[in-house]
Amino acid sequence: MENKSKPKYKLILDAAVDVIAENGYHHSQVSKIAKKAGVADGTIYLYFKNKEDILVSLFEEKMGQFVSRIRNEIDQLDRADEKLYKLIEMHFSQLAEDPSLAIVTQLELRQSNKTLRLKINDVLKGYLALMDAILTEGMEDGTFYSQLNVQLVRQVLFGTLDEVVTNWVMKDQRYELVDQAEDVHYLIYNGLRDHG
Amino acid sequence: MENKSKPKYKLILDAAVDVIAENGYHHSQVSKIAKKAGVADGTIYLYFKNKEDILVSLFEEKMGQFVSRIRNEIDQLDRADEKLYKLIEMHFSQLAEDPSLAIVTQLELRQSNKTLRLKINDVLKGYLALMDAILTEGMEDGTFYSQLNVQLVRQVLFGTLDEVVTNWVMKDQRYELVDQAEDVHYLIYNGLRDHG
Amino acid sequence: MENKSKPKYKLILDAAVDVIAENGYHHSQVSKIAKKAGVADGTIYLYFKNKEDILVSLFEEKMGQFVSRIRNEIDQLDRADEKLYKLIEMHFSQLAEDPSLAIVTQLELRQSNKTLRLKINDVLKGYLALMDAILTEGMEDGTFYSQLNVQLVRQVLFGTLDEVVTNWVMKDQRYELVDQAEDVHYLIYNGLRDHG
Amino acid sequence: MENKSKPKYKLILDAAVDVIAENGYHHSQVSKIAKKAGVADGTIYLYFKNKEDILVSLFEEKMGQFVSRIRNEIDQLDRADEKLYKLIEMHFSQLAEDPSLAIVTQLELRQSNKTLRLKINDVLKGYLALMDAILTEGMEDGTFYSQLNVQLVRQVLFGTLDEVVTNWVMKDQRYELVDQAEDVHYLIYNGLRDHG
DNA sequence: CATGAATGAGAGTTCATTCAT
DNA sequence: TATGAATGAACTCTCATTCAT
Repeated sequence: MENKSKPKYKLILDAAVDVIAENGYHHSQVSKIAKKAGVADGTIYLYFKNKEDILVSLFEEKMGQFVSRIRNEIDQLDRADEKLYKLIEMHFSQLAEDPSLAIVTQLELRQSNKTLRLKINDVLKGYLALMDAILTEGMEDGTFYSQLNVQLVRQVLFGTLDEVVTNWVMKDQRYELVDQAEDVHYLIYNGLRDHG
Repeated sequence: MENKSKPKYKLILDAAVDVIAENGYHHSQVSKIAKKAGVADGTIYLYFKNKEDILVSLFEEKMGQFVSRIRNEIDQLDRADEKLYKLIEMHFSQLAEDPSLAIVTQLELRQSNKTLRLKINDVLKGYLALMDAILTEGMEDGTFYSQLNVQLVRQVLFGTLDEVVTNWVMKDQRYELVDQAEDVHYLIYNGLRDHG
Repeated sequence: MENKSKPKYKLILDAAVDVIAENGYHHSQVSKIAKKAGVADGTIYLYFKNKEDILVSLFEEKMGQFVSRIRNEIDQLDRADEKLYKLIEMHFSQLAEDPSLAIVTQLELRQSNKTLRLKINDVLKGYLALMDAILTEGMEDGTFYSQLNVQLVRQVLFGTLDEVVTNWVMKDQRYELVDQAEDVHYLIYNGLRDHG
Repeated sequence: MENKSKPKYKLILDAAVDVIAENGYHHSQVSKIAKKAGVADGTIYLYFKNKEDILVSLFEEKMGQFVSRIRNEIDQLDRADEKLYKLIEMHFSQLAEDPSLAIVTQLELRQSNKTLRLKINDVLKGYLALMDAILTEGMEDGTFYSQLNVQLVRQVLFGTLDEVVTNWVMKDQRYELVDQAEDVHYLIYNGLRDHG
């Protein structure tokens, strides 16, 4: 479990993403990941407690980068609606740039059991907190409606992003995901109503 | 051995929902479902091709009712925004009334393999078409913005509903799901913007 | 088990030969035989004790006819070597005329367990006794060598006939089985030695 | 847990012969073979693709030895009739020395399905070719009748050997199988006719 | 006699994890 | 650290037979 900084640790995680994206969650045996990573089966267990730990670590690692990149960009913006747009755009662009990761997060990792999904939700909390911060900021400075139910809005936002990405993955990534960012932002921000 | 009056087909499907909700998808052996239904293991195979067929049938049966109930109510309404509200409200109320089904659809059935998920998506198409119809109607009569990207709005809507219900299930159904309907409808319809 | 003379009894046996010849022993379920015979599964058990009993009865019935036809022809002949020839020729011709039966006796019925094969051997005893009779007669009248080991010769004879027919079945009956009778008789009677 | 020196591959094959001879083909579960071999069930699958592969390998291994031993002895003889005698004698002696193997080859392996039987036939081809060679040689040097139908004679020979061994196995090996060699050779070579 | 819905025992195979080297 | 051979628990589906009608 220690030495997570050493190269083999990364090697195994990267192999895991590739193997799962290629073969699907249920056909991604530990031995397959070990082979892809170029290590022995037993070696896996020097770096990870068990198979589930590979997946959780994978998600932590990738999601950590995912969120911190978004946070960095957002910190340089002033207005809440711009921050919201940036979050949407980067959510899409980052997954579009790493299709294997997209397949793993949107499809394959959902086939895991309840325990694993709870741990994944823990990892997501940082992302959800970032959303909450943007919303609260916008409510305070008048960009957003001041009476919003933040928890609920965050569910609308996350549910939407998740569904849009999943659709794109299920449609075999045949269109430009990032092209959806503008429309999604418009919808979330303005709703369905005809403001004409 | 109870319920001798019910046809075995229904008996088995109901048992399947209960068993999966209680034990999780991966711990729901056919023998467990048979026992709960009060039939022999082999009897299952007189009514279903295999284990997956139980799940697909379950989803078809329950989702079929789910959608047709919503459609019936909506047909009696005139305005698109009312129809949208009714859809949201009934989406929530029907799952709130059948917590076992909610657990199965929101959590357990997602652990299945790609084949099964594709079949589930087929079943969902009827529901998505209903959403599209409401949106198109609203765009035509001026209730909704006439330039909406219907496919995308539907993803926002479905993604939102799905995420809100999943949150409620993951939080062990500790609050009234239907109470969210109004806020969700407001958000979808008006967006985040302060219209004040 | 009684009423073996009634038509349904025969109906089921004929169905069994067809089903086994067509599907192979291990894919010939009782229900398949029942369907082919045009009766309900349960009806089978009014005429036969169990599945094995169908097979034994089938073999008794068909083999009984097989042997008695040979015996009838042989009784009209005088010399032992002529009788031997007739037996060989009729062994071949009868199986050649009923290819389904040939498949069943040469290939499929051998996949059965030891118990069944012992019962089949019982049925064969009448045929072996007929062979013994021909051999003994020939030894006494000087047609055959008088010091023959009858039991062993019978094994040579039966083993040969069996192997020749099996070969013909395995080669998909692509040649005239009866054409082999003369050569087989010559070999058995004269051996390999060059008598020139 | 014994026999730690023997390679596991051989250990499993030997165990398979014993288990099948003792319990019959259809009652020889993989777990029974594993237990007898002193390995875990899963270990079987490190050395064999599946259960059928155990049987095919078993037959290949044992039959390969069987034939090559005969070939070695025959190569040291000159006359075709001596070679024929040696083949008969060794066919009997080798099976007599390994009664378990005799039971497996004569009775149990015949209960297998068509696929397996075809593979077994492939293995037998080498043996049949050896017979053909002896016959052809004898026909050329005048030991055997020069007009023999080789294919047919080989069927007489193999059918006879097979039947004689099967009889011996079915009679629970109560007599000396090798004692039959001389009479069998005499019959095949000289036929039934009284040459007196 | 005839039906056919219901029964339930039984077995091959995979794969996460261990541990002696 | 690293290896990889060995482990063994776990589960779906078939089909001969029964028996209430």
